Amino acid sequence: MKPVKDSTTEDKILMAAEKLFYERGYAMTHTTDIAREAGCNQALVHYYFRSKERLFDLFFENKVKLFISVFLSVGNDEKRFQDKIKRKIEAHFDILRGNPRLPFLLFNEISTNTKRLENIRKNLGDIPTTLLSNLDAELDELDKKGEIQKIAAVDLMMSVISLNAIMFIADPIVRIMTNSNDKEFTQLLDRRREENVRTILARLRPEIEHEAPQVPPQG
Amino acid sequence: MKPVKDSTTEDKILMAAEKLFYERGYAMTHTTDIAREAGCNQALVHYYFRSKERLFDLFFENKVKLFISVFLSVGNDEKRFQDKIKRKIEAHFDILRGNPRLPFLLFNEISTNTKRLENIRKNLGDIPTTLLSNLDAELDELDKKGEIQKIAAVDLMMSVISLNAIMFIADPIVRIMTNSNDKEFTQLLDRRREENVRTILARLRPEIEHEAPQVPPQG
DNA sequence: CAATAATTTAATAGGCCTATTAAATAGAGC
DNA sequence: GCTCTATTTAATAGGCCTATTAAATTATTG
Repeated sequence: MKPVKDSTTEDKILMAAEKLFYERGYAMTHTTDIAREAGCNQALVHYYFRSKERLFDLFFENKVKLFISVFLSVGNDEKRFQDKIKRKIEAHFDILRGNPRLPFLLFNEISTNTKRLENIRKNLGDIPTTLLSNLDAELDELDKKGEIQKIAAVDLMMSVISLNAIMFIADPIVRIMTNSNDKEFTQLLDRRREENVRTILARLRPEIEHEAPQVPPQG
Repeated sequence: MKPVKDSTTEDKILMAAEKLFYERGYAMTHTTDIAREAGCNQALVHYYFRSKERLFDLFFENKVKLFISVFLSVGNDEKRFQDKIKRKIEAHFDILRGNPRLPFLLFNEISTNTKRLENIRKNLGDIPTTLLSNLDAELDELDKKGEIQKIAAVDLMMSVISLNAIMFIADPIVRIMTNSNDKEFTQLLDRRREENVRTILARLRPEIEHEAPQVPPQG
């Protein structure tokens, strides 16, 4: 029978795994490394979690939820859609900032292992579909009232996610291209957070009459 | 002395490597796989390229150039900045569409191996810096003439790259979230190409007087 | 304290991968 | 045809990794 624990080996292993999976992804993190990081024998990793795969899945599920959940939970008290989306973008950006390796890890593991995608699918159920169709309805109505320029929910979501994620995915390249040290990169991030809101709001802003109309999105 | 060749084993190995590195990245592609794909003995991979690392570097350099070069070469004959950037965005998107695994590979290998970043740095020299400072000057002038809303070159570049790359990086997720089959995904891509132009142009569009001004970008 | 269960360790099996080596084969030039 | 070089093969060394096992240690409970 498992005794009550305060900070057990099991926890230490989980924390070590989290740290290393974040830093190096699945393939480049070895159970030996995890054990060393946790300060225990390598066999213990298997004793508690059976396999490296299971340990990773445990870690990965939580991260996926973290990445998505903010879109559901934040800013729903705002009246104007523009304020709501602003809050969501900022909250999402902040999550990524607190977990800068998260976007990379997410896209990486999903791209290299179809099985994980299946897990996500099961885990999230029809949350994505519901989220998208609700958003589509909302956007449609706002467009009809002339308050925004028409946009598909998928496009809006994809744009927000990509704009927010890029600085973290491309971190090393950006630092080099801009010759930024840590402090400057932090400032760059601060600015970027605002820039992303500005970009999305600009995209949502309705066209003015006398300007040449752009092709509206289909679907 | 090397004889003249038409389609030699060396080429076959290079092509096989390109295919597999694209599909699986560095770590998950093995010299055995490359040999099988090329239809030759595994030792030949080493005979011609000494090591897996060298073979990969050869492949990787070209891909980085492919990813960047389009921003330099396309659309420079356009008069209006908006038309120029439109052409560049579209050309970049088309390159990615022809090499859908390219963005993923790029970010992936750079994130997991600092050494590659050094290679890129050497390879590109000060092209990025020049590109950015020229663009900054151009954007500055256009802003002063009131033709665009002010934006930093880094931000513009990052936004374009991220918007264009996301569909390819997140391909499997997007398919699931939108329940798209191949044909539908293709249509989604077609639309997305337009959407990205629309988003960037919207961001560049100057504010109207009576609207509440947004915070201008610093730096 | 004795018995039982949980935790930890050391050792190692077994698989897979890169790189090397030595030997076999094919080709070019004299 | 002979010789030298380029190409290809089979075999394997050697490293590293995951997972398992059996034994030792520590904790728990009646």
